[in-house]
Amino acid sequence: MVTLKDIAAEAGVSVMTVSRVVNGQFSKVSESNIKKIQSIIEKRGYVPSLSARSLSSHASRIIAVILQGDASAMEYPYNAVLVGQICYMIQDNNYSPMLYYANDYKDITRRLRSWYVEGAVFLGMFDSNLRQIQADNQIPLVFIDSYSSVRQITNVGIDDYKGGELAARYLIEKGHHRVAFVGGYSQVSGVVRQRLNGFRHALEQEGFPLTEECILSDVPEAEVLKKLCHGSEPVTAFFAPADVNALQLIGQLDGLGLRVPEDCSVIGFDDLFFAQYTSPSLTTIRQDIHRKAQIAVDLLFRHIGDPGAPAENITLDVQLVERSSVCDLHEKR
Amino acid sequence: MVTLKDIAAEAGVSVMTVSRVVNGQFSKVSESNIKKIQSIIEKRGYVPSLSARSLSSHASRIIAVILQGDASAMEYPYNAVLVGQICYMIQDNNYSPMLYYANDYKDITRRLRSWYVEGAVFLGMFDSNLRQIQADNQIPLVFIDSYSSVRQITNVGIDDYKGGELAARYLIEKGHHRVAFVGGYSQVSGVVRQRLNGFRHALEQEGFPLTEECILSDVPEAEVLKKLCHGSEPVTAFFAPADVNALQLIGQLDGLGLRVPEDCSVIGFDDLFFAQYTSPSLTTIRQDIHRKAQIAVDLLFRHIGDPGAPAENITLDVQLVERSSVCDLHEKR
DNA sequence: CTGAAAGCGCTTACAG
DNA sequence: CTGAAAGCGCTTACAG
Repeated sequence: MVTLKDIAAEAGVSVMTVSRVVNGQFSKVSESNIKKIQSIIEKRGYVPSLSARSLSSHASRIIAVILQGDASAMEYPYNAVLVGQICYMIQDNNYSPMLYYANDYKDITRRLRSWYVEGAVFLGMFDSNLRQIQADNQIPLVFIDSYSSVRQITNVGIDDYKGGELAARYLIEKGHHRVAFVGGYSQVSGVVRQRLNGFRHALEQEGFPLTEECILSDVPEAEVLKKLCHGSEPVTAFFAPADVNALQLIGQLDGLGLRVPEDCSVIGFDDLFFAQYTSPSLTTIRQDIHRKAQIAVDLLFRHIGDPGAPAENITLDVQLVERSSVCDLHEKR
Repeated sequence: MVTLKDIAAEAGVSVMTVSRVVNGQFSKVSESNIKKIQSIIEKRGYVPSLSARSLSSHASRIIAVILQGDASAMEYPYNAVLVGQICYMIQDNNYSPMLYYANDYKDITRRLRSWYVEGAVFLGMFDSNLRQIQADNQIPLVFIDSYSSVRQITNVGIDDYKGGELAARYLIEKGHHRVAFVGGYSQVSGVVRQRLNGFRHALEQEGFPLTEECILSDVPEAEVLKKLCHGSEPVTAFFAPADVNALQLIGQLDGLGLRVPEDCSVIGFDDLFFAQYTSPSLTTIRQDIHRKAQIAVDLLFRHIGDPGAPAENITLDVQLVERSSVCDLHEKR
């Protein structure tokens, strides 16, 4: 392995001079030495040891991307796109992304410390431990989709509440008065809760309050679904707070012989790439995942560059994308 | 920051004794010291510096996961699932995964060296530089889906050729005699080329050779598609060597007013999660991505544990999953 | 513009 | 079972 020392010896200078060239501090080295050293570096294929650099400077140029959950987290296209974009931009900034799956927040601290990690991006539901995570790790942290009550937090999210409202208003506009909410995690995930709140609130405002039995914590079993869609006051439309839920729901309805949107309408959330290809193509609330990633990484590097930068909580807008999974009941008559 | 030295001072022992406890070499330390040191470690929240460890032992416990392409590579669900699973299992083995996007193979060497990376998994088309990558990096390397001619290579792939054959035989069985292949990269990607070869070969065997104009390098424009599906000898079925291509193709056909499968059949490859939810649900060649990831990581750690382990090239099987995107022409009559 | 010295926090290799 | 010494490959901080 080629080291600074080797290059220094061959060039007949001290390691400090070589170190300066490697680090681009050209104003501190004579022109002739720069040339000579650069050519030796090139010739010998010198690659700086980042462990050594990290140890002596206490800066690793590593960013942790922390994903709540297990391997299945990346099968969710929303996370995949986000993580992919974030990691790419980290690399683009000449840092290295490390991917961590975490369930226990204590693991996080351990991992961040062990590598002198310089910053971290969090995806997932860390809300309840957020204050502790911040207290334990005095490095720039950026959260995505957090609804923690902690004020001093740098977060990028979307207007989930508005998304819920948009879905409700659209369904009502299309003549749906008895609707249901189908999606998990509303107890734990602030995101889902907000989408539900916005949905529920708009429905109330329009005079069609959401009853408790129409809030389903997950895509329901056939029995439950059947009862909902058939009774005397059948549900005519569903809001799924994620396109993947919408997809599963459509599959489930299909199994019961209920066609979407003829017999039953469905509206999703996210506008993942497959939404335009499903059957029927999915009417959904669109969010800009790439933009989210972009902003998260920008914020992170701003804070790395300026540790005194103020906490920022950025909320991106959402919009409804009309496709064909919602039936217009007015036209139907 | 708490160091070995701090713990040693508090325990009244040398750093070596603490180091042994931290590394679990309990047989070399007295029971009483183990207890005492462990409690101090716990109390002070000591976390070993992996940079320091890495520097002195030349082993980083980092595995690089190298993805060919740019950020969009992770939007492809196949890659997302694979990367997610691989990274998770790396972490499970007490290593840290670093994600690299690479286009130039020279970058790879640089990055691997700079962190004393202990092993790497490659996804994507590195075939033409594979020999050089192996020569430059004397650490365990596992490739996924490689079709390099290099013999000494540890690779996990699937029987792409057979997948192509299965698709061809199935289409013929359903009465499709004039079919087309629609998917990019067959010039560069061994995977796509093999799927095409298998497809083409089976068609020839059955007496329905694939003509050149029926091999499309990407989902074609409307004009081209129209001509194919209408002429005197219209194409009645398409084989897309990836579900995402199949999805796009269905969208494109839909735009031309051609319904799948009534007017035109489509068969995909991969069996990604959305395949059962598309419209129509997708008949496709299934591969086991999780298994692929599992085997890749197992092989990698076997080679890390035993540098003399022989190169292994593992080929997983594929099977056809019948859904509803292919029409049976016999029934139609 | 240049370099000698000390140190980052560990491990290796040895001696006892 | 324990520890003193040297070293991993850099950077920081200083002196000139």
